[in-house]
Amino acid sequence: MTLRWSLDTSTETRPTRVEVCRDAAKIPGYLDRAEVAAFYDRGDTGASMVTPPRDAGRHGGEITRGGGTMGNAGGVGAAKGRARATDEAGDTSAAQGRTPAPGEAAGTGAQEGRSPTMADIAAYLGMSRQTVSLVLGEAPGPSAETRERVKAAAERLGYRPHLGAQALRRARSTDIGVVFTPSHATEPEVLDGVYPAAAAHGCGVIVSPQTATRSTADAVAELLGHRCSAIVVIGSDLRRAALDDLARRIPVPLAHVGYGRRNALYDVVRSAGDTGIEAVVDHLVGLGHRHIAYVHTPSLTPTHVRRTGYRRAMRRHGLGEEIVAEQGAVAEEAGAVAARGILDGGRLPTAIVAANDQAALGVVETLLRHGVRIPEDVSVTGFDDAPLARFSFLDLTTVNQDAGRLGTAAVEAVVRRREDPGREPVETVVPTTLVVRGSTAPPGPTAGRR
Amino acid sequence: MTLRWSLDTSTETRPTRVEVCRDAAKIPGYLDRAEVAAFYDRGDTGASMVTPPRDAGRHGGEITRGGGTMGNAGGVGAAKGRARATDEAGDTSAAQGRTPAPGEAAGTGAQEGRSPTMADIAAYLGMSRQTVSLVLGEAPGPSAETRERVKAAAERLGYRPHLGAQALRRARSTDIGVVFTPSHATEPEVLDGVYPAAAAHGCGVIVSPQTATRSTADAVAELLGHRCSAIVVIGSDLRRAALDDLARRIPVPLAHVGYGRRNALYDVVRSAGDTGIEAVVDHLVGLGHRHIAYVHTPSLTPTHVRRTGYRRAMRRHGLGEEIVAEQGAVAEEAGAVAARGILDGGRLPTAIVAANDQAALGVVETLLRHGVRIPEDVSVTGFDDAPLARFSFLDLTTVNQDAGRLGTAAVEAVVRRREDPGREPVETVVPTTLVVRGSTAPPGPTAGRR
DNA sequence: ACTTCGTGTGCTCGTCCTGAG
DNA sequence: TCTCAGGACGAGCACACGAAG
Repeated sequence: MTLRWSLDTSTETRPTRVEVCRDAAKIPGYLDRAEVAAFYDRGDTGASMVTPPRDAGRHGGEITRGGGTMGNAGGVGAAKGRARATDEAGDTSAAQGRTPAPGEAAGTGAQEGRSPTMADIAAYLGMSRQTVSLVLGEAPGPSAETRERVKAAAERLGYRPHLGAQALRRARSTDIGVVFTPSHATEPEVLDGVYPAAAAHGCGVIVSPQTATRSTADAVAELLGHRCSAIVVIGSDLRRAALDDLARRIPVPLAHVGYGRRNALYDVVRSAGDTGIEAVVDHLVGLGHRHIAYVHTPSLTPTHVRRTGYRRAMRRHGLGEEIVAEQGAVAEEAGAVAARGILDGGRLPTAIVAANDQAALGVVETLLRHGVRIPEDVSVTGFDDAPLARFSFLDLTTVNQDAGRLGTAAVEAVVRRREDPGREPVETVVPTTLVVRGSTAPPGPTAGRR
Repeated sequence: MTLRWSLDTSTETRPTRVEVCRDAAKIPGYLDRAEVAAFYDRGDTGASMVTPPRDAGRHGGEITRGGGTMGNAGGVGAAKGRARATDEAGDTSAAQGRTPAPGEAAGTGAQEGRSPTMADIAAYLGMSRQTVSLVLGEAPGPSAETRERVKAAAERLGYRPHLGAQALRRARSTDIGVVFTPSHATEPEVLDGVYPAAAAHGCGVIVSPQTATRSTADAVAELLGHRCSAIVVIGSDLRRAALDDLARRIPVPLAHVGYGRRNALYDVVRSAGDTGIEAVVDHLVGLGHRHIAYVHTPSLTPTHVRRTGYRRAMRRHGLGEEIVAEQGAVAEEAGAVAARGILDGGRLPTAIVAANDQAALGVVETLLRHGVRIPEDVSVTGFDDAPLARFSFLDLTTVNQDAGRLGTAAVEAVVRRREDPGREPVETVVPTTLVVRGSTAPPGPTAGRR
């Protein structure tokens, strides 16, 4: 009957619109330093609470939009505010004249704050819980008509299976836990591969981010708390020894996406970085390049296998290697430093192969600032086919990793091992594709000169 | 007694190391086209399975490392492999001489495939489940000695609370659900703020990514399945109307981080983008700039409020506005297009304020390619203080968003509303900081010329 | 009396809460 | 002041039941 989450505005509190700029207290119309301090009750620590003061509204009126569905006892008008016609609208104006009609989730029997359960559906339809369970679990048994009725009722009542209860009842939930580092470029696309693959096996997915303040171990611990039946680690900052330890300690199969070698503890899924870079070198040699330098980023583990590809290809073509290795966790910076080193080193190569797109960006930027034209003077390539490689101003020849397939392969690997625990972990190498764009060209007449 | 996840290598399957490059079949030593096809049983579709063939090992030996802890019946030697001394080692060598001693999780009473429960701990110690529950729940009652014993036993047995069971037992789990888009620059840092804030309230966090194949609605549905007590949406591609709908439909408080205005349906947490940009303009004016252009990216909703800041500041300084708006979801590209427009437009401004760091990158790159020096000829600024702003080759003056505090504030907002459902949603504006770097300088003698 | 189909009963998963000893 | 017995949360599984063929 009523929305379960009540929002009636009977209280008097009308939180105020507050705007603060930390270091611009002199801007007229804004809070001064003392008010800023009061605004943040516990000072400047990250985890502190941000409490709006009772009434600091000195600029602009409050913007109050109607609560919609329910009584709205306090009489706060639906469109009282909108004092400032600022320009951040941009939204479709479809919802403007919207009537305050409730959503379709009109309650029909569900109790107050509780989500409806299978028992609620059963009671609503006058049948048993088990029949409902069979229908929603897609199990054979119930008649077509019963199925229809149950599904309609579930929809109508806004039923959602309680994932916690499911995990509890099934000895171990079928879910697959995924640890990933949200700041890395290719990992979101890997996730895109994980979800459909898991769904194809009837598994759910629980994601646990590894961030600056949350180690991989923390993330895995949480996943185990959800009783995941398998764990996929994407990327991660762990070194081999730590990953081995982790795999040994946890009671479910583990797969690692990104790098690593075949081993007895966990599955490994990675791109064919070596052959990818080989294809790059072949491409450059085909254009006529002979002096090809490689920018290596040793701190990024997945790039080691790429260097192998560079070496192999150069040897195969009978060309001399020139590897510039730059430490530093940030690839762009490493690329920039490497490029400066190359510029200082006298004779310029006609092509520079970077271990990834980020490093290539650093290389390109640095060369540009020194008046080197790309690709007329120097061809530059990357690896990853990250979004930035596609920008018109970079237009980077690079190697596309099939990120989605990395995710899929990882799921396949752990599911196989979950179903057959005796099975040995495998290494899956996913092929890559050379993507030729505008940053490579045959060496021009001025190429290699300074 | 034994590891729960058995890994004895008694089978004969020795999966093979396989390397494939999709479009480089001519590289000697690698699989040819036909083999590639066989390698991928279901062709080239993204979700297909990757199955290693039984024996394709024609190059390099298998790398087999000992399984460690358990019997290793098949007699596969611990260091038999390592055929190719490739160079991707890089790991700490600490684990090399590791003895195969089992991890500390030696079973003491836990059954086969099951994780230990409170009842297991109780049985192990000869006490009741409830006492264990009280200790692990940090509830008053049990004596110090009992606490000690229980905690030691929990540690020893490798106990982890069953999050699903907790969620089931507590009417509604205390967890906070977070929807986020892993590809966006600032969102990982927002997550860093969410975790400690939730922990401070004794809440867990469940994360649900919104990706190319998974809508915000999907992500929220999953979180509701976990019976989260509140939901925080970071960024998201939803327009205002869709967000309103979402907030109306779900039975728990919702907060949105990124943009939006105060409203009756959900909490809004955003940076003070307007005052942030005002500080940028003040900084530039202080350096002596008078002709300051603004690059606007209308498709990115959070930037609208920033444009307001630009306008306000320019008006305050009595300067004329010059706004270049570029559609296009990719900010870098929009920046590049805007810069080309500015270059074509005749007189160059002495400073360009971009709506975000990505757009600034596009501006800088494009200017550089046209021989414009930064900051000598044109100063450029961004917004976000993304990692790229710190690169030596960009060294971008920008505005730092306190991403962690955005996350914290969102948690505070929904927790407040969860505990007091009658409360009205608030808008929290988190202050920003101007970060001056090398991309801004007083206008030089050649500034503004072409 | 035998399947086959559709449905209902009872118990269990791990945790936490009420109340009693 | 400390400890514990019993039960519930939501879903799923094994099984038993009644009605058709």
